[in-house]
Amino acid sequence: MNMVQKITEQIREIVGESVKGCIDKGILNIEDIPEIQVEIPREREHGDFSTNIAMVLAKQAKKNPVAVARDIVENADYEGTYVDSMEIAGPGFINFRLNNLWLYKTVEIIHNEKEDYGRVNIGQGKKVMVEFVSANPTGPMHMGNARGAALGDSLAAVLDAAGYDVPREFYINDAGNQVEKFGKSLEARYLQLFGLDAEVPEGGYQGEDLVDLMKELKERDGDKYLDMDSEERQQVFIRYALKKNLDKIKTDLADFGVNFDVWFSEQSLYDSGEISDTIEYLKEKGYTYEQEGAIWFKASEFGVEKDEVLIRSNGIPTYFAGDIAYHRNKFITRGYDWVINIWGADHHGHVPRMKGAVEALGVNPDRLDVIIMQLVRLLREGEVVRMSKRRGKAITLSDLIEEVGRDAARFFFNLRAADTHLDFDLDLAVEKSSENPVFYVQYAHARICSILNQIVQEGIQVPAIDGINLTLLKENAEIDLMRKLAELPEEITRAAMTIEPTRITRYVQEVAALFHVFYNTCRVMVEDERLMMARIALIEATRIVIANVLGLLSISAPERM
RNA sequence: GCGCCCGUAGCUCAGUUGGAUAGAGUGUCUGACUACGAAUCAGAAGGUCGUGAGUUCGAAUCUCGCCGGGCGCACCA
Repeated sequence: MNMVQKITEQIREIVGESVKGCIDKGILNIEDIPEIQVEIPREREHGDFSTNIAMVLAKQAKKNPVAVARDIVENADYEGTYVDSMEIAGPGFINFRLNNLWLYKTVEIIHNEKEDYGRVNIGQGKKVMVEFVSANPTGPMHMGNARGAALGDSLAAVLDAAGYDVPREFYINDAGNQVEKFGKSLEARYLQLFGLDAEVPEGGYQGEDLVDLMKELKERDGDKYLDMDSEERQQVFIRYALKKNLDKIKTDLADFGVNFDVWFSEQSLYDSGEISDTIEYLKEKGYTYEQEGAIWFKASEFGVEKDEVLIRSNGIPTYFAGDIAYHRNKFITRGYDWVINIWGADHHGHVPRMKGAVEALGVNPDRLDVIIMQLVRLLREGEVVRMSKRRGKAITLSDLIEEVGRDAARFFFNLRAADTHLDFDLDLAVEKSSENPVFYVQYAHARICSILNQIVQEGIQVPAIDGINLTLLKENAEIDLMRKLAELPEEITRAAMTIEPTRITRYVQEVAALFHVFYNTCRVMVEDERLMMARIALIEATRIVIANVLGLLSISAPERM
């Protein structure tokens, strides 16, 4: 159950009935009542909840907002609800003051729901796929992939908590042009190991990791590929290296707390014939044409600036063709209602044509959301570190985990919305100082555990929640904390609806802050045993909330630090 | 040139879809441990919300112009 939601509905009911009453009595002249917006004001003096409905209705009613608010308040009946009083403030806000019962009820709910507290069911089991990372298996993952991994995984967790059925999917780009270049680069490195004259081709992969891969292969198989046909040899190298890299990607992501349900191979779309089927489908629909030996998709018929090539004049399909087939597979073959992709900002130009293609497949493009993630800029000693995979020498995800740890890295990436340009200061992140906000939150959790441990140590018996008198919690610090705890289900709802998981990171920081304030003003282990029990119940509820949110972010909630 | 993203305190960023006196963290300064963890708390200082207009009861938020930064605009992925 969700107390904020419940009270919001109660207030809508109270206000709605009052407005209807006013209309019937001829006090207000209103045709249709718009949706009544209820919010929790920032300032405490503005009550527990408020609505701006009077200001919204003022124009229609041809009255000034304060007068409308007065009519609504005078005709409102809130007997038997959580509302204690209503007052008019500022330019026409109606503020509601509530009986604290809703807060005590919240603590009780948290105790009863435990790790499920915060879960809501706006998704109603609807299937939504989140595709993210999808790093090229031609090398190690960079910071952009790391950010995508942290954001995508948290988004999936938030959607899951919001009642959606959410598989996580990784698209493996194991086909096409770049893989071919990868093969040529590997071949050159292999030949070099035997002192033969070979060079990594123009635009190939220069990274040292390719040398290491070929060294391993040489150790295993020796010179057996020297006499092999070049084409065949490259295929062997590609298979070997892709497997190695992909295994590394899998273990790195697992170390990062990210586990995919499906690893979807681009190559499989060729093997199954889905790419040719998809192109055939588009042809039949008349969405293609041939020009200069290439097959083009009429993207311009779907509001895109220009048309796009599907099959090059050399007969090889483009990446885009593969991506269309992939999305056809997602929406039609597998029947997803909703698909979310997380892409780097350097792919944003791809969004309109992808949506256009989806529409061409007969699928409403609104069912596809693409989150464009701004690129990560690495700073070291105040200098920007360039990260080109081609030239090698980039900070990889495994470097990052090793240096700053999973918790700090995941928290850091989830601190900023996807559309902000993120500066990742390595010196600061490496430093395990109190400046890192993840410690602030974890410390709150550890502090609570420490108190709870002490309670156990001293053999203090704590009754079940319904045996505790929560109404003794009256201090401002206690009230503020409970109000914040009550907001978790709403916070998850909002994070899911706006597909912005970073909201919950900020939320959990606020919870931690309010707990620290509480800790400094109220003692838990006090003489008055009834009060002590109430406070134990409150900190346990706080601990549950912090642990639940950190769980969504795959960050540990330590009992001591 | 065209398109997308961003511009809020010295720095890093929030700002509940148009609401009340624009908020945190960090940094600077001043205080609080002989009771549950000082990785904490309390207080002070810090603002032309890039800029100019427009929309209205009301704009950091919406519209348009301009300035600055990032990223795209391939028969690459």
